[in-house]
Amino acid sequence: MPSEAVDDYLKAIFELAGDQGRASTAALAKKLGVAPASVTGMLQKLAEREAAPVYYEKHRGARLSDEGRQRALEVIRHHRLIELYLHRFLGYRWDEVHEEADKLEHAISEKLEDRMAERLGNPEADPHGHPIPRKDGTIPERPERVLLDLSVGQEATVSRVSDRDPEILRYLFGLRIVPGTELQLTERGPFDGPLMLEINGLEKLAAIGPAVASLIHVVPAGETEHESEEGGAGETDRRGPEENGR
Amino acid sequence: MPSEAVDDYLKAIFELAGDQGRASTAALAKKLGVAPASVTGMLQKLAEREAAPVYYEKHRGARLSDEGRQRALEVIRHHRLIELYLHRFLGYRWDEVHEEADKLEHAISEKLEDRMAERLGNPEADPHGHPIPRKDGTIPERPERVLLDLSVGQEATVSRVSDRDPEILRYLFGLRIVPGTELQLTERGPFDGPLMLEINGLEKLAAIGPAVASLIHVVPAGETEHESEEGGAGETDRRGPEENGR
DNA sequence: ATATATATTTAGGCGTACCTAAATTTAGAT
DNA sequence: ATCTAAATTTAGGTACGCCTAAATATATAT
Repeated sequence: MPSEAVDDYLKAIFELAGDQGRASTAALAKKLGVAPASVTGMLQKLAEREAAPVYYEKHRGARLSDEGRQRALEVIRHHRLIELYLHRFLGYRWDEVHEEADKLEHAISEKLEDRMAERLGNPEADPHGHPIPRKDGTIPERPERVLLDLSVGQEATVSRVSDRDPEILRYLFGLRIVPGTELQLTERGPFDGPLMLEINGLEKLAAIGPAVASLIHVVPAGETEHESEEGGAGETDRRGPEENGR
Repeated sequence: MPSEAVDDYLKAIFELAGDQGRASTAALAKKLGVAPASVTGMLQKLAEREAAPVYYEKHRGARLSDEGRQRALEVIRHHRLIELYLHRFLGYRWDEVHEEADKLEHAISEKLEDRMAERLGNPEADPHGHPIPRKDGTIPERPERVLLDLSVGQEATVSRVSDRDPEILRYLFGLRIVPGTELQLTERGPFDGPLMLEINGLEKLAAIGPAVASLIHVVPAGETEHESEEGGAGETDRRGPEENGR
């Protein structure tokens, strides 16, 4: 079993580069809050292990091996299940769950993972809409795109928002922009100007900047899911943080 | 914040010696599964810290300081709340909770501790009947004694059982000996012989050896609690593992 | 093509927490 | 009082994961 530090590296590589690309030393150092030299040292060690979780080439960053990808997905599954569990059953707001999950993701057993998933109805997304990897390593996919790329007039449903900054989460909750929210892009300011949005019909009208709009993912109206397995889930993860957002 | 290893030492000292007595190097080594030399080294370091959690004298073992006792109680509170939570809300059997709680006790925040306690109704005991230290550092007390010390004919209510060995827990559950069980000692075999018990009226008749009888604590009939604060709890922790024992 | 800035690696260290083996202290028995 | 067995401590290591400072490689701009 990899140490917590190793798990953190694998997760970071996955989040920076997916299962294909390379993550640079500098990006990893920043994300993990350690010195670049420490990252180099860790990557070198990891690449020399028995069943190496990463491929590593000097000056060209690291890429996950099959083993590494599998482990990263397991840790991410833990993280997101915990986030949703805290939100649904323990009254955590959606801007509070990340920190707690970061500690717990390393401590829970397979058994607890399974029990939580069961209680949650085998959900497909965490409170921010991020997909929860399945036990088999596949990831629920949705035909989503960045809100910023929507055309004027288009309607869409919010599928996920970035969870890195609690401030932004509180801001978005105030605007009622959460997974499941329906919105329409009514106008787009020139020169990277603000986006005007109609939220949940006419419940709310909002103008958001392009920086924020690039952190929100949506599924345009009309486009349906392709590859999803239903399983009593769907409802569960779609409910969003209405009660626990604040 | 002490490291996990340090927390484990403090907890072990408390469990071996309470908040008064000394825990010997050997006993700690055995309990923690490390070499005696490692214990010596750790105790020396801990005793030299700023706000030292232990007092330590060569060859005479370690005793908790106020700081150490406080921390030990917090970790034990975490542990027992987690045990009860897993049992009550996630379907864990009472012989499964200890292992999982040992990992989680280091990872949960104050906030999560509070939320779990709230959901559990501020319970006073874990699934095995062990008292859960309160946030103020006091411990719910009951006029309990070891089953082995009961006199023939006496009736009593099981208040707690040792949780160290899952085997024993499964055995006791089979006999319906759980916190809350009412029993009467009907006969005691000579020469440290077996104890004959009537369990929950006439539900069950059992003979148990003295070794096991020394691991069971009971509150004799008629004796009431002195110092306990009620708080919607009481019910919660008294329910015992009826459904989740097996 | 070369200078410069940026990214990365190497080298040398540090603290924690564990280990084994050898030395020492303590406590019990004669 | 002394011997002996058990408990404990000291000494010397290991592995991990982090650090800083210095050296080196890569990428960018002129």
